[in-house]
Amino acid sequence: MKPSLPQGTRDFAADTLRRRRYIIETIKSVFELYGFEPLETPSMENLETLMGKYGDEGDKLIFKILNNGLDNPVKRENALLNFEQILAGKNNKYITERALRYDLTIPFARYMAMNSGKLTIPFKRYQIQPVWRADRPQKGRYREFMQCDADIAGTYSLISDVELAEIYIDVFKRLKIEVDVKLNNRKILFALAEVTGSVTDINALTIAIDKLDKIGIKKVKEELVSVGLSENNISLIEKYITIDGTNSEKLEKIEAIVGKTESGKKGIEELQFMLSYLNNSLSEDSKQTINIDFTLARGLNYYTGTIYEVKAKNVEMGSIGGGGRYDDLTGLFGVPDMPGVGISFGLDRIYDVMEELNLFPENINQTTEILFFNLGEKESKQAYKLMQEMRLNNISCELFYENSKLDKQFKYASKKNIAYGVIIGSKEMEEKTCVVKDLAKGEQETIPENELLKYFNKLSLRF
RNA sequence: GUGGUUGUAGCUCAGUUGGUUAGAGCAUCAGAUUGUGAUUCUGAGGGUCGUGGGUUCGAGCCCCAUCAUCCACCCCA
Repeated sequence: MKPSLPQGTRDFAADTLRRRRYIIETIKSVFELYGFEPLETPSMENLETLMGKYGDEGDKLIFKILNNGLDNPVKRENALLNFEQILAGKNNKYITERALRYDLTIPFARYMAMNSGKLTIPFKRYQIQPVWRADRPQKGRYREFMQCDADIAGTYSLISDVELAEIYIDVFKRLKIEVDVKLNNRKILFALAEVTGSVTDINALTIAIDKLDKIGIKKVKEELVSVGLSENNISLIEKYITIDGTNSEKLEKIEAIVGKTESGKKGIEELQFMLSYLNNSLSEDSKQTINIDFTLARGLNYYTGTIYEVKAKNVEMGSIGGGGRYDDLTGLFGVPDMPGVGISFGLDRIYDVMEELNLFPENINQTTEILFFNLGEKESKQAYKLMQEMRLNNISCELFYENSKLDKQFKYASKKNIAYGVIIGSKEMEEKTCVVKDLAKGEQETIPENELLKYFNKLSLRF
């Protein structure tokens, strides 16, 4: 058979992997700086844990796992019967009862619900693991991709919302990616739905609004008409989505539209709170990256307060991060009163952005430091002994396995980006010396073999 | 789920209105080169042209199907 990969999945070779790890390490170190603890959950969850949490579209994109043992002849009749339900678009636990995780937030909520008694509240966890979605792949979209989440559960304090915004700024500053961190509050969107009398179909409203920068105001209005909104309400919505100015100007202007409703008032207060903290602590530069955007909606229907979305500047790419506050996440699992707020980094898209903008540091592909050349049986034995001495002292090195022509060994070294070559031939064996060659400069010197370690220790001080 | 793009050597791609034995560059291997490389020169290997059907005297090229790919929409990281 011809080997191939499932659609939307990838192998990662050394170069790619080192770069991915660089991003992950950066994110991880910032998470830990803010006091988050690591968590990992299984790749698969019970299907019923996931179903209904991501909306109708989301449910369709969950990868389901076929039950084992369906070929058992005793169960044949039953399996055939139950399969009818699958064909009708319904889930059936006799056919499939497990699924690959779709995101990290719901597994986290499940974990919280199962362990709420044992955990120190507020509980701050981070989780960096792959997730799977049965989407059609395209630019910046994969079927298996890595999410890096940080959530704070068990507090209504908006300081936690502020911290998460800071984490976004902090991480992307370290990665040298220029970004736009968009903020909004679901309560303001609820208020708009209330004021315009579209409470029953808040989803249609937010979806239409969310498309503004993509399809333009005219098309958005057309969509609103088709949803059945009146002329008056549409012009109100138009006023809403065209609000501009600085962040504080935007908050003033929104007051006139939704300020009279309870929900609107609360949403504005919350955003004001966050801005006051952020304006107090952020540098002038960083303040520019925070942008209130009332058209930001976000699809996941469990968000209730703050919502975040991060987009990279100077590059065509979907959002590279998103999140929000959910005031009742574990309620679905029988544990009430557990508020939380979380963010997610999309590693794969961050990688694509950095690749496109050439933002990876040069020295990221560090590898073996020394290659010991193989010049024969006796010589390689001596080289091997010296090499082990280097390895005991944490110097990364390799011995070329075959006694091949020197140019082949040199080529191997340059391909692997190895900094130094150590050459021990019959002459050196006799003299108890070795030749150390700086492969980048092409310069070499002969030193006594018992001083080799000292030589490299001295060199490593330069790095 | 809907629409489109592309599929030829390990990689990047040429291939004329359908016509002899399907090409190039890079990479690989061997030699010139004996213990000092990334230059040069010479040579070699490597392809059922994504797969399966069809039209034709004849198909890499035309038709149908299918798979894969990338992109857009939907939705999303």
